[in-house]
Amino acid sequence: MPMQTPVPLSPASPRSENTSSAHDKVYRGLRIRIMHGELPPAHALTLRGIGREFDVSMTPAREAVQRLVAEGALFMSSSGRVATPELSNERIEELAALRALLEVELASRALPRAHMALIERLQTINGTIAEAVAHKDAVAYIRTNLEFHRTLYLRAQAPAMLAMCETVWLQLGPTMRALYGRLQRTELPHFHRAIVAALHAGDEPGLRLAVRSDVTQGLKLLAG
Amino acid sequence: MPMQTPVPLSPASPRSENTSSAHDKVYRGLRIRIMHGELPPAHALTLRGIGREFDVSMTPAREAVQRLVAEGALFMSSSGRVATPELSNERIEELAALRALLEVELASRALPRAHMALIERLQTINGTIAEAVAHKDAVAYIRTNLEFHRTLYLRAQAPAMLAMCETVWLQLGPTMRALYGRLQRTELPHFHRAIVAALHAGDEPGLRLAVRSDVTQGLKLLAG
DNA sequence: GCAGCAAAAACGTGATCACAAATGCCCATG
DNA sequence: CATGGGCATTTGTGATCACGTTTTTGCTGC
Repeated sequence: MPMQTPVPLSPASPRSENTSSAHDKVYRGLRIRIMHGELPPAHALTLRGIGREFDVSMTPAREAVQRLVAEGALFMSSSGRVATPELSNERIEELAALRALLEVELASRALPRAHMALIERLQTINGTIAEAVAHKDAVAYIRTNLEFHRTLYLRAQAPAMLAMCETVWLQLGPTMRALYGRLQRTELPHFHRAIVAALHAGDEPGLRLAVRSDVTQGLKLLAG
Repeated sequence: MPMQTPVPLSPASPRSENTSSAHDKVYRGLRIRIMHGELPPAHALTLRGIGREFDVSMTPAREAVQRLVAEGALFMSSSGRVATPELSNERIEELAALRALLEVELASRALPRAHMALIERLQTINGTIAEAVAHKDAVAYIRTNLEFHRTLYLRAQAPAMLAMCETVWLQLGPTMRALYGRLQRTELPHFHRAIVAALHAGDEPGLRLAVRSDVTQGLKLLAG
């Protein structure tokens, strides 16, 4: 049965709603998994495996992987194999410095725009983080922690800066998972309370210090 | 003539030396063209056109484009069409702030490692920039200007930071071309002399100010 | 029991094709 | 002469395939 046509298995997929393209679905799925620490460092991935998992062919999987490699979320060996990165200590320190640089600036820009509703929302997220800590759920901890930061930085009205920031988070995703595993019992993030307090007081130097401390805190002891 | 095999037109391409993959060749070629301002803003590209130009099929062209879109070097419309970005004034200001943030830090880190040979090399590059200005060669000007900055920042030993910096340059490439066209007669970059002087004197505050000024200078009047 | 080599399975790469949507063009109509 | 609708062309998307390379497996010999 020499079928000549490439047998369009799902041509009638109606692209029903705002469902974007297949490679975007794969990209977003992998990106969230990596950023939230669902994958350990040096975890290998294959194009065919990704395609099977997301029920697409190799082509969209390849595009998604290529994009993630470009963002530093995945590392590609010389033979083309891809895996989550296993960062050196120097790299971790550099990315932590980058986080400090970007996030201090973002927080500083968000400060004049921060009103009560935002602060209350941040406190709610802090509560959710405490729950994740209590349940020893690393992924939930990382996810809500990033949500805390992103909620604040969204007020900065600086999309390019926030995008760069998220790229750094993405690169640190697997490492943060390993970090959480190393110190399994974490205290609830008390620097987050300092951030909220500084926002409330309109204290910019205090905010900058609190953000810098929160960002540097965890990564320090991993690299040390 | 129902040829079943996809007729491997160039299967004997011996991947002769360290010639990397085809999509990497396309990626690097497009990246340099964009970063150096060879393409104006809102310049449309097609996958088949890229493939024709680089003598590859659509597949590597697509991967390269996807990567450049991920880095912000190209913009993809909802219909999948790609073009160089046409940045809004807010975006330009934000990217300029990002340049200032990153490059001041990189220069500061490079300062203690800067020795005489580096300073001499920077002065040589400055001479080449003056030539480009004299010849009214926008592409050469942008290229050598970026070479000046990269040469300095390489001493910072911070690859992740430098990579982010180059991503910003990439996003600004077409815009910088338009900027150069707008002010066709540019004075030679006197902030570069201030950078070299501060490096020579070991003056860190002066270096930070000079870099910030140099980076902000041109982009200010474009956005204003 | 272990080291090493060969066979085999799996992988990435790049090319081609079918299809749907979007773009552009041209002519007919007001 | 301007404008709108319909057709042809172009474009991106995703699937499949062949091929060379890499990785893993399994077996043999020491």
